[in-house]
Amino acid sequence: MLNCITFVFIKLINLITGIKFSLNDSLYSRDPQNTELGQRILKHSIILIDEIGLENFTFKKLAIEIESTEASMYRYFDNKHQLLLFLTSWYWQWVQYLISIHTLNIEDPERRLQIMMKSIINATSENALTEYINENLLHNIIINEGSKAYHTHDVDEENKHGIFSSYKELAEIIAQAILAINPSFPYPHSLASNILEMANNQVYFAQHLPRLTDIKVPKGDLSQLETMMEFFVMKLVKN
Amino acid sequence: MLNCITFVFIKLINLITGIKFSLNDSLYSRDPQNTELGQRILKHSIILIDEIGLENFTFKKLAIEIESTEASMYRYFDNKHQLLLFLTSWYWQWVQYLISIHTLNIEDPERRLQIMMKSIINATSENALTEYINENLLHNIIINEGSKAYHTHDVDEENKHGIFSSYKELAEIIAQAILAINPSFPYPHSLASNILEMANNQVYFAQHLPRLTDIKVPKGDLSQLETMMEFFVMKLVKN
DNA sequence: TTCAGACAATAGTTTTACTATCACAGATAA
DNA sequence: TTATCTGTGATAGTAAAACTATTGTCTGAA
Repeated sequence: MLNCITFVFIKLINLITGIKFSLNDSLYSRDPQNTELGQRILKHSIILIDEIGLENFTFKKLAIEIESTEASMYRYFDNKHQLLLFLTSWYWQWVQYLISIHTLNIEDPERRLQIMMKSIINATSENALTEYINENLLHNIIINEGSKAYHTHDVDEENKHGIFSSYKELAEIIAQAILAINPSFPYPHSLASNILEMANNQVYFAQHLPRLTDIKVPKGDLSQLETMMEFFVMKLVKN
Repeated sequence: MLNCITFVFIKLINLITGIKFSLNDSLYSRDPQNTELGQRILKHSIILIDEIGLENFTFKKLAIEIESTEASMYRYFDNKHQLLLFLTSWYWQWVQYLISIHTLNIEDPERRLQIMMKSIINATSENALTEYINENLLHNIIINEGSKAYHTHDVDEENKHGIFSSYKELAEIIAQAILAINPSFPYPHSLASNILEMANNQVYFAQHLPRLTDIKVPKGDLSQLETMMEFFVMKLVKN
């Protein structure tokens, strides 16, 4: 009950202030959240990448889509990889935000981890935080292209600049939740990162390579994934 | 003892015949295993991708490296994505071959699964199968770039052509090994694919994003990963 | 000897990725 | 009021990557 009230309260604050995540400087050339064109770049890049895939996506096509120019895109992002880094970073910060709301006033450690996993798996926007980011499309992009963000020749350099901190922070939160259930669990970080990877991978497999999974995602219904993830994680963590 | 003899026997056969995996037609334009230039393309593309990363790799650079021309590269592969598909497919067929050798005459289901995981994790070439493929470098490429093979906009189309069958077959073998230990395990395929993904991911994390894992890979020593994977999988599978 | 077929080399075109420069509108200062 | 400064977007390029059409050469069978 209290939880529900707090939830509504936070939602109200968001609606009034208009949530804007503060992201690492290295994730953009000019912060796209601050200008109208920047927001249109975010909005339509998400739509376009979801539609044609990251490989086929170019700044030229994006510029045509939003009736601007290629060079203007480069004012905000050095290249499309930086744009992907921005989107993934925004996404994981958003998931972290969802988790923080959903676990408010939940005391039971086991229940907390369950809710975290549900938040990661569904990552649905009850009501949109921003006009310019479609969280559900962005979730698709993370499922399809997310791993490309850190599978790059410059990982170490990018990591030095804190590019992946929102992902690592989220992993740390999950790791702590695991330890809260079982303080002697020997691999909290590996399990945390595996939860994040597995949640997205298994959806991708169900959609495209069904022989690699046992779950189905009928019409986007992720309940089978929820059940499976809980089975895996709880069997591992609980003594 | 018998195992050891069979092992040596198989090795001898390999040395005499010179193992050549038969790969799906859609994985190349012209089979690179059949010509001298094709083999040089395989050899040096592995070296070059490992060195500069897939994004920076181009057919032009490869052509310069092997003192041939760009157009000649296109005779063998339509584009670099097809080359990656070829290399990953070859790799997983090779791992399947390693597993089949290492599990010969092993009866105990638990021991069989253990050996499979060790084979996947280490994937070392005791002695090279082919002159033109450096299996250890190829293993690095799979760790760094492997997931890009199937994270593409054309997955469904490529999957129809059987491009990913060697990966899916390997997953099936692991799934059967899981069921052999515990026939009532509810998610054998999801666990199998997760073993394959996790094994490579955790190495990558240990090397580049250490806060996402609890293991270390000192000087390429993968024993900590072996211990962890066995802990995870056996705790899940055994009743 | 010549002719077909397999293969590689040459020389392009198109597209992508990126950059240098220009134009303009609104805010500020003399 | 006018000069100028700053933030923004538009124009017009270049360089490299991705891909292709055509030509040249070598080999082995008739």
